[in-house]
Amino acid sequence: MIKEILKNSINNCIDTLNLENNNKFNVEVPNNKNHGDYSTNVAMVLSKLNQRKPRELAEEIKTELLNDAHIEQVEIAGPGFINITLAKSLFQELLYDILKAKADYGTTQHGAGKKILLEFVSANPTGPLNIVSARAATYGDTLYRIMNKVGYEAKREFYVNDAGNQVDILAESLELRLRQVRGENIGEFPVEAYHGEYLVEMADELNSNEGNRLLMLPEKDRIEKLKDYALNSIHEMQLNSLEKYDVEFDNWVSEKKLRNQGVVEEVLSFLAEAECTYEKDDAIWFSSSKYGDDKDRVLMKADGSITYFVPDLAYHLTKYQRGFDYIIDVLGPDHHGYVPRLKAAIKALKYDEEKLEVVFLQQINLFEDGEKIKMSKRLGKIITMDDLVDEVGKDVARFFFIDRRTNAHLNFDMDLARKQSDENPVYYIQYAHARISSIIKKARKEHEIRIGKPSRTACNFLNEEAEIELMKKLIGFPQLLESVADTREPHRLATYVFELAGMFHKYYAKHKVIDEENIDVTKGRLFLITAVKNVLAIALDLLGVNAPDRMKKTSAAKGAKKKTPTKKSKEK
RNA sequence: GUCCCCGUAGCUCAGUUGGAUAGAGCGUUUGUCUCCGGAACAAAAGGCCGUGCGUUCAAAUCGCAUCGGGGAUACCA
Repeated sequence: MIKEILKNSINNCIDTLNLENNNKFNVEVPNNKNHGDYSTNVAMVLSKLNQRKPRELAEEIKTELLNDAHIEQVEIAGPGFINITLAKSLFQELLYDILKAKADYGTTQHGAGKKILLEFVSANPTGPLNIVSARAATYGDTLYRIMNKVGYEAKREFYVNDAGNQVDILAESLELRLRQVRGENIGEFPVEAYHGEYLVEMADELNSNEGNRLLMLPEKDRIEKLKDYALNSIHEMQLNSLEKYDVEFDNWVSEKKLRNQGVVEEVLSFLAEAECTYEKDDAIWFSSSKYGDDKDRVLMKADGSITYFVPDLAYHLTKYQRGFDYIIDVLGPDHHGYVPRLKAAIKALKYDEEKLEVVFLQQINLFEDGEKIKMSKRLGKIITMDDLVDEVGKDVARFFFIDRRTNAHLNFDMDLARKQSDENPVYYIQYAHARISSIIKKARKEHEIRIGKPSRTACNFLNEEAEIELMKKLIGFPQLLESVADTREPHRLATYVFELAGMFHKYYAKHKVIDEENIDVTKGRLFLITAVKNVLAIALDLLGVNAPDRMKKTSAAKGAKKKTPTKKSKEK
């Protein structure tokens, strides 16, 4: 917000000075405090265009800028940077605005109501959600929340591959388990079958209800029944896990239903009409290499069945038909070879392939006791999303997953996640929120200081450097959210909250909020920390993490308290 | 072979899309409590931003090359 205002006044300066302008300069917060509140490179960027020396240009712009009432000081440094120091009153004014906005702070119209479709998780309906899904759920849901906050109209969608080969295997696996439960000897459990314990439990339940009846049905009906049963139970399981994780979907799309609507035939004929299919080796191929893929792909196999690509393409066409401005797919790293053919088909069918964005989440390594935990799907030895949430809690899991860039591998340290102590960043942040609540409560109960409605004059008593720094951080929040939404990089919000919490803890250690001798300053400070609390709460909510007013005391925390003094006394 | 991602402090990672002296947390070392909750704070040590060349006023950031790590390359889904 401030950046925009400054950019405008700089543009005005350039106009009054009659200089050529290519609008390529930027305004930013310098990482060195001695360089002012904001800094711009205009003079350097425009020097060539105007055939002038950067520092000379800077001098002229400086004189113009000083006419602005909000600008207190302008300095020229280095090769031609213009460093701007703003008046404290401006920050105080903006703090007052944050207090008035309350929970709506950061809500903007930036996205202009553009429609966004986020597809994520879309795990196979053949078993419980695992930690890969947990990362995808965290990413998709957090991005969804942030995008809606800044004025986009985003929707969350889950695509269920409830048709095809794997589902047949699922039904067969369940039948084997059912026979096993009933005491039949089925021999070795097949390698390609699903080995997870959940199918045994499902078989148990099924047996006690309708086991006899089921096995008397003709094979075809029996498999269909088992399939439906398995799909429904697993869907319930997944829904349940997601609910515990505070992730909801606006829409579930079933592949089976799509197929029944005849979209498969439709897509095949569309592609044929576009003249990009051919027959070879008894199969039907899509000449995707003409549209940027490395090689051509099979649409219909020699045995007459279709490849998974066809219904998936059909599904993506429905996304286009539903009129979204951006279509975002969140996929695992093993799918990246798949995107070129999808985009190729979209291009071939004359849709705008630029609308489709794909975000890849890299793999996750779980670490325990410094060792990588090995997982094997075949042996049914996987760590599920439920295991993880039960173990470390939703707040910690979500924060750990969102904290990293998407295209980096994620090392998840179980030991650190389990620790309810100072090493765990989640508690550090939550503690900042709880601490503020506690101070406000104390001011009210023990000192009878109530701040009531936001007061502009109270903000005038905030002049300490640390206070101005905090205000600056808070003021940057809306812009951060917009940038996070546009770059699809929610991890930056996690970094932001952590930094804000840190700034607060430092401020707290240095400056006392409550001072009965000086009620004016006390009120100003109470307003400031209220604003910090507000932003922490908004940010944590966007991350799907709780913002508690009180921390639960744990043995780990109590232990930490005694640690330092005893260390010292032992030494001496 | 081809394609994609990653190489930043001992470890795990940021780095505001090209800015000034590269930052956190953990770990290590040393400190701070008659304290508004110590799950906190202060300080020290720790770096050729994998390597080389290029682009320009300016490169951890962009381009090319190269080395190292991971992944993808089905008529599986």
